[in-house]
Parts: sequence; C-alpha cells; structure tokens
Amino acid sequence: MVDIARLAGVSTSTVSRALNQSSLVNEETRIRIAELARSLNYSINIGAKNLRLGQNRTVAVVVPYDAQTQQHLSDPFFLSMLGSLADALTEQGLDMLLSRIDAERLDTAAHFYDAGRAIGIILIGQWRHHDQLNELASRRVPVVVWGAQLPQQLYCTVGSDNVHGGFLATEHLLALGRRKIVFFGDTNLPEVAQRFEGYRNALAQNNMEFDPLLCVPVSFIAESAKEAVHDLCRRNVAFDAIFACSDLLAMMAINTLREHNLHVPQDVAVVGYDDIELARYFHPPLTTIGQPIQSAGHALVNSLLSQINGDRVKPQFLPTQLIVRATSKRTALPD
Amino acid sequence: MVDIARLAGVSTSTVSRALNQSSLVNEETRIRIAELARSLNYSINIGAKNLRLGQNRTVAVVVPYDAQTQQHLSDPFFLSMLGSLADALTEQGLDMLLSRIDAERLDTAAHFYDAGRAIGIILIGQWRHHDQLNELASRRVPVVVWGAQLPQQLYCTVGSDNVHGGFLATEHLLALGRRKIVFFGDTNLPEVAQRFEGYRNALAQNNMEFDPLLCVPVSFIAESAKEAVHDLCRRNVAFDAIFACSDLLAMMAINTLREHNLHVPQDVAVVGYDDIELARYFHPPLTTIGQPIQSAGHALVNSLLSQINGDRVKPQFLPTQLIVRATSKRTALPD
DNA sequence: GTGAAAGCGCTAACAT
DNA sequence: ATGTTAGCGCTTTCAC
Repeated sequence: MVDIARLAGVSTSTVSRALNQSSLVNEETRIRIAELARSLNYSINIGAKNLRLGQNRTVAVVVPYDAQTQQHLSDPFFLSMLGSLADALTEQGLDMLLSRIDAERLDTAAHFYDAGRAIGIILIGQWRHHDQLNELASRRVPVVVWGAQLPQQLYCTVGSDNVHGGFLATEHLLALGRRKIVFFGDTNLPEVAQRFEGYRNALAQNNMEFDPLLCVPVSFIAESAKEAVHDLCRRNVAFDAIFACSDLLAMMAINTLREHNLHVPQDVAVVGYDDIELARYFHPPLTTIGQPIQSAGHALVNSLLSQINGDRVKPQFLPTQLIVRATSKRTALPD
Repeated sequence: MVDIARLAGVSTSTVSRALNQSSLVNEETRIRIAELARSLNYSINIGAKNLRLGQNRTVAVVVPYDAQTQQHLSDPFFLSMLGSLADALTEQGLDMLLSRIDAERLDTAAHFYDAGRAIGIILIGQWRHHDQLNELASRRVPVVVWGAQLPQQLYCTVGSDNVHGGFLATEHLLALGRRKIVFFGDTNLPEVAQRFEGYRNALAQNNMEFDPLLCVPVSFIAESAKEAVHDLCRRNVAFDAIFACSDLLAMMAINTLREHNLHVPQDVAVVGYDDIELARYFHPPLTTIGQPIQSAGHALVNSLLSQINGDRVKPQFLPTQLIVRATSKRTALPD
C-alpha cells in the first residue's frame, strides 16, 4: 500500500480510503489509485485489515473424523452439505475454513475461534459428545451443529426432523405389508437414535411389537452393512424389509442381499436415508428419506450469524420427506 | 495476551516467549503462563502473529464451478480429493481455505494470494482456461492445478496419466472382443482430451479405424449420459461397449441402457473413470480406471510447498490402473 | 479532500 | 531470564 501511495503521490490514508470506496476522496484520485492497484495486482491485506478493524469474515467448517469407524469425508452426504454451505457462506461474503477434527474431541473445534481465525464454528455432525458441545456453548463460542436436538442442550443445532423421517420410512414399509422390518444404525448417535424412535413410533401406532433382534447396530461405514446382512442371514433371522440410516448403507445392504439370492424389493424392501444424488441412479433406484440440503446450508449460516449478532437462537428442524423409488415397490410378497 | 501478562506479573514478551516454547524462559514461569492461558481459553491470535512474522499457514483450495454444465461439487470424486487434500494439508500443519469460483474466471483464484489470505492456491480442475492459468504462473502466484499437462504450460499440474488411463480402458474392452466402443466425454477439457487420445491410441495399435460417430461429447453431469444413450439408440448406432470419462457417467449410462433393454456386460460392456467409492457397490460392480487419490493430495501439497520454497517444480503424473469388475466381464457376445 | 499519528495483537532485536 | 521498544499493513480519528 505504501508503494501505491508513493506512485500515486498521495498518503497511505488516501489510498486506504480510495480502495474502500470512501466518499471523502476525490473521484479522480480514486480512479487513479484503483487503476494503479489493479495494474500491480494489489489487494488489501485482509489479515492486517482484520487486525485493525477487529473483524473477520471467516467461518470454520469442521467435519468430525471418527477414528473408530473411519467415517470421515467418505459419505457423499457430506459433500452435498459442504456444497450447500459453500453457497450459503459465499452469499454472505464469508470465507470457509475447512478442517477435520477427532470426533472424540469436538471441543478442539473452538481453537479456530479462540485464535481469532474464525468468527464462529459450523460443526457437521454431533457424534457422541453432547457434553463437549455444551461446554463450548457455555463458553459463548459461536457454534452451530448439524445434528439432533437433545435434552439439556445449550448449543444450537440445525437438523432434519429425524423422528419424523424414521416414522415415514417405517410407516411406508408397513403400508406395503412388511412386518419384519430391520433397522440398520448405531443408536448411540443422537440422529440415529431419533430415527430409531420414529421407527418404534410407527410400529407402536400399528400395534406391532418391537423385536430387538431386528435392530442392528451398524456404523456409518458401508462395510458394516455388508456384515450385518451376512450376519442376519447366517443367524436365519426372518425379515422382509430394511430401513437403513444412510443411503450408502442401504445400497451396500442391497448388494449383499443379492449375494444371498434375496431380491429387492420382492423379498426385502429397502429404504435409505439422505437422498444422495446416487440414490436415484442406483439399481434399483433407492427409496429414501430426503433431507433439504440446500436449506440446511442457509439455516446453519443464518443461525451462526444471528448468534454472533447476539440473538438467542433456537434449534431448528428441517422437514424430511419420503421419496419412493423402486426398492420399496409394492409386489406380491413371497411367502 | 496483555491480560495474561498482567495476571502472571510479567511482560507480554515473556508471555509470547512462553507460549512459543522459547528456551529462554524460566520453566516455572512458562508453566504458570501456560496454565493461565489454558484456564482463560486463550490462544495466540494467528492473524496478528502472521502479520508480524510475515508468514501464513493457509492454503486456498479452489473448486471451479462451471455455470454452464453445473458440475460443481456434485461429483463424489471431488469429495475424495478434498479428503485427501485435507489429510495432506493437516499433516503439514496447513489450514485449508475452501472456495468455489466461476470456471470461466480461474484467474480470480489469485485473489486469495494477493490479499495475503493464503500462501498458495490449489486448483481442482483446469477446465478450459489454460491461458488464465499461465498468466497466474507468470505473475509468480504459487499455484498447482489438478489436471492435464499441456504444451506451453507455465504452471504446475499434478494429474493422473490420462492418456494411459484411456488406453487401458480401451485396450481392455478390445481384449474382450468389443469392436464398437463408444467414448463418452467432452474433449474440450484437457483431461478428457487425453483420455480420448489414449482411446485412439489403443484403437490404432489394434489396427482399428476410429469411427467419429462413436465419440459422443458428454459433459460431466449425469443427465447428459442419459441423453447420450437415448440418442445413440434412437439413431440406431451399433455399439457393444462404452468408455465413460467418469464413474457417474458410466453408472448413468448403465441405468439408461437398462431402459433400452440392453444388458451390461452382455450387450454392452462399460468402463468408467475415477474409481469412486460407489463404483464397487454399484450393480453390477463397475469396471473403472483408478486414480491414486491419496497420493494426489500429497503430490499437490508437496508441489505447492516446493514452489513456495522457490524450487522449480515439474508437472507430475500419477499412475492409473485398470480395475476390472463386473461391467466388463467376459461373456458370450450377442450376435 | 488529504496527511500525520496512533494502535489493532503480536514478535524479535536490543537492552539489562 | 526478563523488559523495552519498534514495527508488521492497515484504518481512523484528528488536524489542516
């Protein structure tokens, strides 16, 4: 900037004002300075500007990385979420600092805020550490979490209506006449627990008893669905439907069923969760529960900004929607 | 920091030194300061530190966004790449600033560098603007591009060996006895053009003539593969194999072939490109060309760092590999 | 309309 | 081993 000032024959104050479109500066000099800056490929140093202004336009987006189950960025659902966030942040003129942290230490996400790197944190997935997130919130670190709303929650979440989603999926399978519906998911994770709650609600509403044998604790990595199916077959568990907590699990389950010579949807109907882009292209096209990813990005960013703005923000639910495709088509049931 | 200094009864210099593990500071006071800092959730302000030191540990990762074809972050391949980059950057203690830019204005990516936000740029995909990238490089903006090596290239690329990949795929199909191999891809894109070159090389090596009818300009969005297949069938073009430039295109093509009652691999063998995670889970499991994504992240980051370090860096090729699965199984050819 | 000077939070000579 | 001081690149009072 000092170079520009010298070349333009003015002081740095004037250059600063010119480059910030101040109305106090002469139109003619402003243009001269602007052109000089462009020809030198000069841009204002954002770091210095932020330091001086005590401001910042960066948001940290943090994807927890589960060392145990290895589900990190592998699920396409995350990618859609990142895309949606990138759009929403760009719209607000915010930059996105992307990072991964150990899912067991969600509290470390605060570092970006403490170190002044970011004005707030968007955490994709809440995993098992409700307590750590509460601690962040009580420290007044601006944070929004994509996940489920839990009792005694101090932090702000945005998430889809998991209970309703689980209910929709199960109700749909029941309406098809399926009676032995397997649930695939790790109920230790809050979101999955809520989907499971919806599953049980649907059963209860249809006066059906819940069979613990049919609830299989499957992590989010695809291989675990494969093993789960093998296991069910090995143990001769009778089932005529699967509700899987992610599309990836559903797809993997379908492929594994095929190995056991079980047909989808004739022998086993399958419903997934997320409605990732590939669900539509899968064979057979996958019935699933859609989450409104586009709104998700905006909702997360808006919540964060309100919070930074000092407003009290409430957890937010986004609607879920049943998308019926071929894996749950009505067919003559095998006996 | 001044607060900590006051509370610890020392000067800010001492606090600074203590927090930076300087050996000049008394062990006892260092511990006292460290504990004070922890209890106050204090972290050094990175912006100020960077300003003072004239350093920076942030790399901008830029994903061009093609307004025309809308391929932005939708391809799972990008996600793997982001994951790989996140790993490689973290390993080096670098932060990742993620953003999307208009694919027609790749030069705007330099802004992050000019504004001091990042020490360099990693661009995922080179698209159509070789010239803009050359301009960046001649301005000495540290930049590495995931893409193809082109003639008269001033910037550094890292990419898979596309020519070889295209060759492998085509050679494989020819070895299966396929004779009318359709190529799906937009040869305006350098990487695709190279895969096409490999395709033609394989044909030439087998003394086969290239039929322009069989080269279909398909963009990277899935829907275009669908239309392309419909179009081929409508025009009664005879073909017995497809080599698609991405797995997504291959999958979509397979689904569309099914609508035309064409069986994969019996009627039409299919080979994709990328080996995305879902390729293995698809039905039938997809034969494809694998790119070493894990090494890709490291290669990109290392190239960038060498460049910043002042070394001359050369474009880098990563090996491609044929992964044979079910969509190209040897079968009795229909006549 | 423009310039001089102070200060954002930090570190590194240079003292002591 | 610790304190003093200057300055990183910028913006913004306060003068003129």
